Amino acid sequence: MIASMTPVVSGITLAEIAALMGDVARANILSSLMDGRALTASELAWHSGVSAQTTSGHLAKLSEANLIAMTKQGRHRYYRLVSPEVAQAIEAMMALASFGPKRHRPVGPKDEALRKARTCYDHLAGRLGIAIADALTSQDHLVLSESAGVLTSSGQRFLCDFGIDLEPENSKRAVCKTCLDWSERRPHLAGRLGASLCTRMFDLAWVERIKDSRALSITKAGRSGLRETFGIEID
Amino acid sequence: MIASMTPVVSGITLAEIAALMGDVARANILSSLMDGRALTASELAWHSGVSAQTTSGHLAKLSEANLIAMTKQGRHRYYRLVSPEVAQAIEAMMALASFGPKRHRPVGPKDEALRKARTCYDHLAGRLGIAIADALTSQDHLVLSESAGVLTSSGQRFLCDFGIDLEPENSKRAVCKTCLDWSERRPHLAGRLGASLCTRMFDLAWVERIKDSRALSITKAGRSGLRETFGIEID
DNA sequence: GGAATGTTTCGGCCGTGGCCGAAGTGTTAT
DNA sequence: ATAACACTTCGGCCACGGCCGAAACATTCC
Repeated sequence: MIASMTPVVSGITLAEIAALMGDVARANILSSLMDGRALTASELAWHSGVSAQTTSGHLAKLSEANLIAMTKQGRHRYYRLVSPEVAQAIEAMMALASFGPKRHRPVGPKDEALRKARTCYDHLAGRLGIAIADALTSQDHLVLSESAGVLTSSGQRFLCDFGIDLEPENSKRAVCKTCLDWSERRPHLAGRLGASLCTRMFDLAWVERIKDSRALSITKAGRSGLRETFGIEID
Repeated sequence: MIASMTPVVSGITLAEIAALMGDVARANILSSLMDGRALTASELAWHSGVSAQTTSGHLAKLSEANLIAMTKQGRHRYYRLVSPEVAQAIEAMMALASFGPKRHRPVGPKDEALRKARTCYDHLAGRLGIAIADALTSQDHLVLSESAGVLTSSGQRFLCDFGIDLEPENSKRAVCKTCLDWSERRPHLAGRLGASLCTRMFDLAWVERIKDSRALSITKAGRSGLRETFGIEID
């Protein structure tokens, strides 16, 4: 058995990235950025659970590895996830984490809010996200094959009526990606479509953020709008 | 600014999983299992680059977290990834890793072989995997929307002719998922479809494993078969 | 200007966790 | 039976990396 020479090259950098996410403070930072918003260093320090100095160090490492990006604004520095791909990788890890060994994690009321409706980077997730994806597919507006989707022409009209225009944007970003829902364990809508739906619901004030959380609350207007437009009811 | 009480709960277990992948030895272990085969503890020790005792410890941790599974066979113990989801999460991390800061990683000839054709858990990846996905879509056998796909009826016939039967299997596994190709940075075919294509190509001896690697070499028969059946040519 | 706030850098402490040698368990071979 | 092999457990060493206090740097406010 030959024993010299390093065997796998690609494993090394995999380990570097994973190790970066593998620290509790850094994982908290990344989790709190999962809703796509940009947060200041001190807000992140609060979320991470360690001091500002320590957080600063973590942020430097995450930036160095190109997982997060920073914009200066006055005396604040805003950090955000660098791309949807990063969010997707994190969500994929969370999906693995929630299974794990059989020991049940205690679930609090805060957790329940997250399961009901939340943002995942820039789109909707939780029961709300799933319900919307289901509604679009069952009305033949979308063909959704377990892990991705294609808009039908009726779907394009439907979205247009709903106030979403997917055409103009010249971005390279895909129209319809899917993302495995961490709590429901089924795919919800991501990509430009997912992001537009999310934005539109905020614009219509159908949903609003719950303070200091990725969780969303569905407003009275949202409840009736969702029923009338999508025919769905979130418990 | 309130400073007590632990903020994010979900981050904790995320960190645990990530930390597990964040050790070089363990990352090497996982990488070497990425082709879907089951390897013995000593083979994994060799791949991981550390002693057998240490490897044993790592394997215990990975098992505990339900990332890998073990089957006893005589005096050997075979370890394998526990599910395609695990493989997908790892591949997602690799995709992030390959970007990173601008410093180019030196690419050897071994790397080139991986880029050309390799297995990703139980399906094909690299230029070969991408070419097949492209061929199927451009011949209207598949609607592939950037991150997932649906087989058309002509696609079903095509696959049937090619010797693949997707019906009988009663597994819950999705027919057509996609997986972001680490080297090509575009989606290739996974799911039952991806797995069947891969198996069939091995059966036809169109591809064969390159020793001690996830890389595949394309045989003479494979070269002509791919040209005639799929109309593709891998450089 | 000086004070207040936001953020990073430096230095040193300390614990977690990876590592190996040695020894123990289980299986196959002769 | 004895030996060889495959793998795991135990014990102790050691270093990497996370943590904070103190201090420096940056920006805004008055």
